[in-house]
Amino acid sequence: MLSKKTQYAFHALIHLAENVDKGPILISEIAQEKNISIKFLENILLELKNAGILGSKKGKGGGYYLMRPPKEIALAKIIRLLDGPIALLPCVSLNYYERCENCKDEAVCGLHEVMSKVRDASLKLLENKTLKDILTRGM
Amino acid sequence: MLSKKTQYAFHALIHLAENVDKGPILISEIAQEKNISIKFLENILLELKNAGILGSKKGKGGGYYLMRPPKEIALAKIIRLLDGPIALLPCVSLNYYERCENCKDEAVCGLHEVMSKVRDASLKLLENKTLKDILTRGM
DNA sequence: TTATTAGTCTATCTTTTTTATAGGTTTTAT
DNA sequence: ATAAAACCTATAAAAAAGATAGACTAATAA
Repeated sequence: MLSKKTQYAFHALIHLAENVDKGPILISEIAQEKNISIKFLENILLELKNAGILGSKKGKGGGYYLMRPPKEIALAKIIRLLDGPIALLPCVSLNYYERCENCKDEAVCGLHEVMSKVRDASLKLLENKTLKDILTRGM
Repeated sequence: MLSKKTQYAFHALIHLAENVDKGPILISEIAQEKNISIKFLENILLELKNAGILGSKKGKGGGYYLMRPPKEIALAKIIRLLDGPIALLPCVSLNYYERCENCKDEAVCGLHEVMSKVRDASLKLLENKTLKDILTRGM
């Protein structure tokens, strides 16, 4: 399961994407609209900013905004940033690989093989689906 | 990511499946063979037994054994038992559903839609692949 | 130039989950 | 009877998740 952090991030990004034309959006507005603790959300948005996904403006009229169009922000990127690996096992992770300590040879491990397929199936969706694809339908 | 508990369970089940013809297998043998803490493994095997996946025999000549042939034990069942939901979000989980508290209407939530697809793609593999499919190749 | 607004930064705290261990109890074969 | 091996319950230690606090900095407007 994705952490609350990542779930909140998705909802916040959705709100930002649905309001791209309105300039910078307040943290407090997102928090209220999406029912998220404002202080927790603050940290999350900052992390997204430091990763280059969001930009921000301080002072009156300030807030957060997307650095790229929604269709260029893949869901996999957000998950990896805030939650780490998408794979179910460390030994099949592309970005956070760790050797399996319970099997003797990954090359002939059937678990490794099946979990690689699960990873590929998930990635096929998460790498190709973007913020644009998760906006509220009918808006 | 799957918890260590689930990872250990898979490796233990693989060992049991690869030795079905040898009668009950000792916890200590599995622990040693797979490099798992014996006491931790004890709890895991007990849980698998209480779920009807394993059987056991006490006393001398005792140990654990599979209750069904490896090809009848789906990977999804093990994961759900020890790790809970396979879905990435509570609101798209088939077995552990919880309403989303951050969006107003799941029916039009694009995140819900994409995550349902990810769940389906993973389940297609995890429900159909069994213990038999994860045995060490070439054995 | 001062007051206000709003993001930035760092630290801490609480709770929950995960991982692991300890030690006694029961069952069974010999 | 004895030894072997699973059973059971409790607890502890560590890590991660979730949340909060408060001082700081930058931008804007009056």
